[in-house]
Formats: sequence, C-alpha cells, structure tokens
Amino acid sequence: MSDEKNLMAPKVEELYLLHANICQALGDPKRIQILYALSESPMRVSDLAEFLDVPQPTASRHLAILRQRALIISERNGNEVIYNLASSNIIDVLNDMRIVLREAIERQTKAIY
Amino acid sequence: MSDEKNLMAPKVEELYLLHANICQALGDPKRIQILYALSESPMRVSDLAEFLDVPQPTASRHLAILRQRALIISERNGNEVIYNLASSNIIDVLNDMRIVLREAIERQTKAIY
DNA sequence: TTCATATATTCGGATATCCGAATATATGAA
DNA sequence: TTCATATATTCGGATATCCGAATATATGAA
Repeated sequence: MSDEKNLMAPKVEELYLLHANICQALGDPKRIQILYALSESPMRVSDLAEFLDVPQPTASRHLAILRQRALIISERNGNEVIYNLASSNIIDVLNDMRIVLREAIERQTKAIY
Repeated sequence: MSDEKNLMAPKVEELYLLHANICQALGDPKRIQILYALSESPMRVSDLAEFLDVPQPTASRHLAILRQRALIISERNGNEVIYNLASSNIIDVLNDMRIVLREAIERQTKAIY
C-alpha cells in the first residue's frame, strides 16, 4: 500500500463528513419544507418561493444547496425550472426522524415535570 | 380561538424548526461518530474524546449539543459521566441516510461521466 | 435584435458555529 | 479541609452560514 490517495473509495472520515453534509443540508426548516413539498409534486422555483413565503433568490439558494447534495434534481422547461426529489427515500428518512423528534420531545417533557 | 399561544402543541413552523434542529445537531462528522460509538456501548467522556481524537472540552461540547436535543443521555458514576443513546432509533435513521447518501454519490458520479 | 419572464449568482453585513485555551464545577480520596 | 481526577463551561478569534439587495443568465416571443 502506498500513500497515494484512492480517488474512488472515500476514507472513513470522509464518509462521516459526507454524511454530516447531508444532515447539514437538512438543517434548515425551509429546506425540509422544500423536500416535503416536492414529495407531493414537482414544482417550479416561483411556486416554491410562494409556498415557502420567501423571495425567489432565497428559494433558489436553498434549492442549490439541496441540488449540490443530489437530494433534488432540476429540469428546465422553457423559461421555468422544475424541481423534483431525486429519490423519495429522503422523505422516509425525514419521517423516521420525526418519530425520533417526537420521542425526544416526550423525554424532555418528562424531564421537566 | 384567541391569539394566546398554545404552549402544548407547537405550530407547524415550529415543528419544521425542531426537525431542522435535530438535523443540525447531526450536521457534524464528530457528532455522528459519537452516536455510532454509543450505539456500540455506553462510554465515558474521556473514552469518547480519545476515540474521536479531540480534546476533552471539544468532546464535552459536542455531547452537550446532542444532550440538549435529547438524542443522548448522561449518567454520573462517581467522577465519571457515562453517555448513552437515548434511543437506538436515531441509528436506524442514520443508517437509512447512509443509503440515501450512497445513492446521491452514485447519481453525482453518473452525472460527471 | 429587443424585451419580458423565470431563475441563478454575487455581494456584503449580520449572525451562528466552531475550536483551542483557560477556567469552573463535581466527586472521591486522604 | 486539601488534592487529584473527570467533566462542563466560558471566552474570543476564525470561519461558516444566512438573507436582502442587486445583478447576471437563460429562454421564448415579438
């Protein structure tokens, strides 16, 4: 074995970093809302901006972050750009995390009283 | 219905915020490593610091973030404080997210070539 | 071309997060 | 008490993230 970097197989620490990058992309309420909205149906940027109640550039920036992580995909349709989930698996993960969240809130409530 | 805040039932936006807070807590490689380490067995702070290869205060700070989100629990044992997962469900979520991550990397690889 | 529309990007200031260093706190032993 | 050990917290500078505002880019219509 040499010291050369293996470009194909990321190291263990790199996997944790990539994993954390995904979580970080999910670490914003608007971006979670985007994913749930897209799980209902593909949407244009301007539709999402209205839905999230944010200016269009803000929506585009959030979309870019999710797109860079390959969690969503975009497709141009004339003037418009339609966004969609890359895979519905992320919704399952988010739903399971909601269960974890509910349990965590219950524990915190118990801890207080 | 009045304008009074309902303290028991968080609003929809608050739920997205809490959900995002959980994700944000997961958005650091060391904190993900902590959760996987604790899924193997409970550990002392100094064990975790050594395992993560970080100074003890850094480990304590990461632990505090996970503890505040009620993802882990602590138990004092004399001088030491033993940390453990609050529930193993978070590991299932992280494992499912790994699958999402693998798929995302595959898509990105395809997109390049 | 020129213009309108939709979207993406850049810029800059405000805020949040991070970590090393120092220190505070808690516990048990002597 | 006093001390040693383990852990938690605070402080401050470096860095990252966020968003509004402005602007750039892409496409289609005229």
